[in-house]
Amino acid sequence: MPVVNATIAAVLDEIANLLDIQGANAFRVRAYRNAARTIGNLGTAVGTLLAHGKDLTDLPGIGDDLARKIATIARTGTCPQLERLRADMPAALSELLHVPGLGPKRVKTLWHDLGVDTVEALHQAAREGRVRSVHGFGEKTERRILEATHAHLKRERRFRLDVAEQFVTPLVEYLSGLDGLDRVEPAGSFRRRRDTVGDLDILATAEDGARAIRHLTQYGEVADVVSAGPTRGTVRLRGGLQVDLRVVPPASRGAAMQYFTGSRAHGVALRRLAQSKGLKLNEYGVFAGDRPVAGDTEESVYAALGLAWIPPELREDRGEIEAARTGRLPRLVTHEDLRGDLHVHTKASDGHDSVEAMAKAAAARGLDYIAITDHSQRLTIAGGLDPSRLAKQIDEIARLNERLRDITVLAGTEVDILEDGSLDLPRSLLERLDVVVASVHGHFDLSRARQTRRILRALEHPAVHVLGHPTCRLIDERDPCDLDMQRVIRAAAACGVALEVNASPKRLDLTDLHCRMAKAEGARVAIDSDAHDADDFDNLRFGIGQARRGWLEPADVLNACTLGELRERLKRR
DNA sequence: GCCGTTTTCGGCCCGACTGTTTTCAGTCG
Repeated sequence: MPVVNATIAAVLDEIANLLDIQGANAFRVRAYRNAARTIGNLGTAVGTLLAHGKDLTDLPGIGDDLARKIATIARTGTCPQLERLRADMPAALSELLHVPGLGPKRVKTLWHDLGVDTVEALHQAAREGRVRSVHGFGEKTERRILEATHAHLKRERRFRLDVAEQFVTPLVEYLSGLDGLDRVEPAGSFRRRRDTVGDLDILATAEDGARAIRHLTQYGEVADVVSAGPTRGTVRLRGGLQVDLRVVPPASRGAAMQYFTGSRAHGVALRRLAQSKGLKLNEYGVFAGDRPVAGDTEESVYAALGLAWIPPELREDRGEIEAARTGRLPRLVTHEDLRGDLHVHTKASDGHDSVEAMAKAAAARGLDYIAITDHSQRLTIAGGLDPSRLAKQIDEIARLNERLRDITVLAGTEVDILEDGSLDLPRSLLERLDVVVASVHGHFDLSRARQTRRILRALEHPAVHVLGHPTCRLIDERDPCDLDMQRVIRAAAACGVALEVNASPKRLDLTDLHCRMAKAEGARVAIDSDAHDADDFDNLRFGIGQARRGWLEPADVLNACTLGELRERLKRR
């Protein structure tokens, strides 16, 4: 059973947490955390790297010691050091660090003085008023802990990007309504277009910060004010989303935008770079000694560090700083680059609009072509099309194209990949279609080996053009299928099949990291809406976000080419 | 624990806010 990178990262994180609570050297703790992050971001399984004789010490922040430990973890899923730590202290202490307001010092104190070693035990102690008796803890802290443990036990969740967006838009509008509060803009993971956001960071420019923060606390949706100072305020909205508003003077706007957009790892790397140049970088600007040298725009901040401006989606410390230094940043794909959409449903299966309505909606959004890809017969619950209904739809589309002016409709299907990897429609019919998207809609829990074999077989089918939502994850609802994505992506590249970035904000599948893997392997990607009604074409922006996070350029995206080029590419398959 | 066109030892990103202090530690982002 291969140990996946996420597990290795989790082990390293747990070691870091337990060392931290133990009071170990903070920089040693940081070394483990950095290593966890590096491994977690890796596109290739550590086991694979080792099998190819790669030296892990070539990775940043990993020396001889960590390389040895990581190899051990990759082999066994754990390592002696972690086992020793677990023998010395309750493993659940690590979990306590995830309770907001608790850091290593407090966790250690609570454990020593109260014997608290789980979130449940801490919640109980707070409820019984025992926490306030501990030195350094007071009534307020106890109340905070009570609330925080309660929320934690209820599992504080992250918010899907589209859900966060529903909060952002009216909030930004409300804040912008205050006189003297200018340029209210979201930063943080929302601006970086992560698939989910934990909380919302909003930046604004104002002379009177305290007044702006007060304005935030008076917002009608605020359930709870967490903190409120002169430059920064934190509130929790009804529904649980936490919002941070930071207010800066205009001269610091760019530096603050850079700072609060993150990611944390990107910021740390930038500040380190600044330091190496004898400069200091903080949210107010870039400074040589006390003298400000940049800060009013993000461009000026990056330029002061010898870097090109880096698009927010890339700011994860995954090589973008080196690329910006050497002029090798990608020209990321934009919404305007998309010429078409290759995955669209109609009311013939489980969509809500006609072929013509979908075509007109797509044309209104500037697309030149769409492929109608209704479900196939096996998906009875979605009204999947059998061969005769699909044949009729092909004719209907041909007739429609004679009337349409601004857009071309391609005939297609989203054909089911059956349990054994065969397809749900006969090859003769599939070969009549312009676009064949093949997707999994059942048997999600096959073993990794069987699931991978199943997908590889579908990829090898000569009629298939696109692998739809490759991992089948539903954010917050269904884990991705257990798949060897490296093999799937490599096979897609070899077969000339495009991998879909399904732009539905519930899916976002491929993920950003998989997009990056696809690019590395030379596989092409199709950014598709999977629209079920006319408004769903607007979801394409979410898919674009993931593609950009995965460093994709227009040439990497199948539906960024013209209709003529697309037809050529589909034929060559 | 990592790392080196200032270094193989001595550094390692930075500031805001809170609560419990009586001048600051802890936590967070």
